[in-house]
Parts: sequence; structure tokens; C-alpha cells
Amino acid sequence: MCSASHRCWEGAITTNSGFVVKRRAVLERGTTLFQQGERFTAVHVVASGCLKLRETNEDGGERIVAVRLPGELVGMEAWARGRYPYTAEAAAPTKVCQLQWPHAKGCAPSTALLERLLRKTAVQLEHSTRVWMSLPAIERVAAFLDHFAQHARPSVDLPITRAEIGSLLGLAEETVVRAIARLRAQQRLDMQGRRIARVVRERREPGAQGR
Amino acid sequence: MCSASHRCWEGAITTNSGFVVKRRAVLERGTTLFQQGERFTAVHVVASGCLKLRETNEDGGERIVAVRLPGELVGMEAWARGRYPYTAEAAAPTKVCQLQWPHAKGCAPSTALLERLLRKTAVQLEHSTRVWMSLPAIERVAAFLDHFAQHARPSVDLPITRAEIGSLLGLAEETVVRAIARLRAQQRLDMQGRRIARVVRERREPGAQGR
DNA sequence: CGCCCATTTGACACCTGTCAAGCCTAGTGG
DNA sequence: CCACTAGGCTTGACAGGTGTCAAATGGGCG
Repeated sequence: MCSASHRCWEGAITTNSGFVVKRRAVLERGTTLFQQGERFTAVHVVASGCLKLRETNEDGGERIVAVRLPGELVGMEAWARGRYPYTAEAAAPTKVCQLQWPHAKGCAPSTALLERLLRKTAVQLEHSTRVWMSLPAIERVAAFLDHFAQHARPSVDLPITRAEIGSLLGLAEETVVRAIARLRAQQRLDMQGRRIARVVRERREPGAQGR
Repeated sequence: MCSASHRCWEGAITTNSGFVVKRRAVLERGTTLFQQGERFTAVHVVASGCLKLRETNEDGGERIVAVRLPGELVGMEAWARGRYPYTAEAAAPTKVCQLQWPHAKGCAPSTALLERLLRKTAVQLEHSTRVWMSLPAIERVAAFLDHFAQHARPSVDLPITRAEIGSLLGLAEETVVRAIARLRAQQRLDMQGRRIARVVRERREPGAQGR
């Protein structure tokens, strides 16, 4: 029974809900939870810290697919395909919960587990449709920083570089830097180095070029 | 028992697998399966045709969130939130299967159903991470047209306007038009009006501006 | 025919990627 | 303690991609 279960499952989890946390792991910064291409073994939930999901393209190029913050699922995508499509690396000291997988031998699939998983996956699916595609660079950066500031537990400094933010958002490193500078100039962002104090999302600028 | 179940669930579905299709509906072009903001009632699977998922922003702006082709889930995102986050409209004559929802009265949740749903949702989640973000406009258009041509069953003309493609890809309508023109000039696309005959994805151009 | 809408094309501005250079901090070794 | 290095961060110059505005073309339908 996880003492922080309310954070992950937003609701009381009864001990006989079918939920089993097989293992809780602590990852040092820089260590990987699994590598891209590895066989699927389990789904994890981030308990604290931050994971960055890195994908190596067939051309050898790398890109950050996503960052996962406390409460978010990691590795669900690998279930259908059998292999993890990305590498999960701890961007900061991170705790993860490995969920008992229904098909483990001698363990009948639990309806409650499946429902919870399905619900959580649906949430992530919805979130992934809320893409900031077609927003100008400055708004994408603001949205990302805001999201990070809202969900990082415990409140930590940004554990990734500007270049990685750019990779994540589909922007060049320099564009991220300039967007941050402009947000600060507009009083929309209070941030020094990697420490975020305050972010204001989407204050509309008249005449701004949409996309 | 759906005669085309192999398409939706990629594998034989036994009659007692726990899968129940509650209702099969035929939607004329322009009719909606559900409206944004409506209470969640069920998850559907597209059997044939094409749905376009439209979202009205708080600013009143509309954007196409996605198109759903045969075999894809519709409405899963609404389960967790309770309301549909987008309007699902038939872009072409469309058949959908409404899945029996586990929590319907008197119907115990079926493990098999949940597993299938979860697997399918995971596939969609993975697909949504494969965003063509940071690709130049021409490649995004090529990828979309290729995806549509591959998955449309039966093979139909593109049921959406260039402006809608642009909205979906985060591009301006004119950019989509010009991308199509350039793809045709490069012999990568055989398409007249809305009829796609052939698409070639990602032929690399040296010196192309990445993003 | 006349209207409406989708599609296309052109001109232009600006956002953003690329290249280059410099600054800053942390870490290392002398 | 200080020189040195490496990597992250910042800034500038420039070009190309893309959004915006405007207008023309074409097709469907009353």
C-alpha cells in the first residue's frame, strides 16, 4: 500500500483493490529504467522526481519524446508492441513504482487493476491530444514550464537542458533560450537558471502570429 | 460477433471473449456521433468511413484534433473526465460499433474487454507520441496523406478540406496546398483533387531545414 | 447565370533554424 | 589556489520556411 497512492490514483485505494506494487525503485540521476528496444516487462508509475523519455531515430538522431512527472505512467506504450519504444532515464533522483502485471504467472488479471490502468492511460491519451502544436514558440515554452511547475513533486529545479526542452517541443535550443528571455521581459516568467518561481500561461499578445 | 473483427482487434475474437457490441450505427456525412461537452456514454470503434474530431477552443477557435479511421477507438479520452473533449463528426458515411461498457447495470466488467481496450488505447497512445512535430511542413503533409491512404477502408477520397488538414497538422491552409504542390512536383505524390493514388513518405532532401 | 465554397497562387513580413561566437559555472588536475 | 576544460547558456547575424493578406480560379448547385 503506497502512502502516496492518492497522488497516483486520485482516490482511496483499498488494500484489496487488486493493486499490487511489485517493486519500488530509486533511480539516481542519469540511470535508466529501461532502454529503447528492450523487451516489455512492466508498467511503472513515477512517484517522485522526473523521467525523460528519449528516442533514437533510425537516422541516429535523438529526440526527447516526453518527460514524466509524479503520477504519470511510463512504459504503457510498450505493452502492445512488446518492446519499449524509448529509453527512460532519470533526469533527477527519481522513485518509481513497478506495477504487478496481470499476466505474471499465477496471477489472474485483476479487473480493478485493469480499470485503473485504463483510466490512467485514457488521461494520458487525452493529454497527448492537447498538443501545443500550432502555438508560437514562446507559448509552447510557457505551457511546458507551467506544466512542469504545476506537476513537479517535490518542487525541483528543471532537470533538463534548454536543448532538451527544444527537442521536446520541436524547437531549436536558441529559440527556447530566446522564448524564455522574452517571457521574462514580458513579466510572464520568474526564473533564474533552472529554478522556476512563477509562470503565466497564454497572455494573448495582439498581432501575434498564430500558426 | 462482428464480421470485420479481425480488423479492429487483430486476432480471432471468440464469441465468449466478453466482447459485446451494443449497437452498430451508421452515420451520414456531417452527422455527429457526440458533441464536445456531452456526458460520456460509451467508447466506439470505427468500422468503416472516417470521423473527424473537432475541438472548440475557449477562445471560440476551432481545430481538428484528429481523424479516426477504421479500427481506431473514439471517445476513450472521455472516460476519465466524464465528458467528451471533442465533437466527433462523420467526414464520410461512417459505421461505428458502440462497445458495451463494463459499468452498464447488470454487466460485470469483463477482463477480456478491459484488456483489449487497454491494449488498443496503448497503441493509440504510442501513435500519439510519434508526432511529426519538428518535421517541415511538406513531411508532415506527406506523413498524414500516407497514413490516411494506408488506413482508409474502404479506399475513399480524402473527406476533409485542406484547411482542416492544416488545422490538424498545425499548418496554414496555404502551406498545405503548397506542400501538396511540391510533393507532386517531386514525384512523391499522385493525387488529383481529393483522390490519392500514391504517396512516398520521407524521401530525404539534402540541405532541408530540420526543426 | 449567380452564388458559395474549396482550392490555388502571389506578395510580403516575421518567426524560427542555422551558424558562429562569447560567457558562465562546475569540475578536474597541477 | 589557479589554470584549464567541458558543457550549458546566451547573443548576434543571416537565410529560409511559414503565416498572413489579397485575389484569382474552379466546381457544385439553386
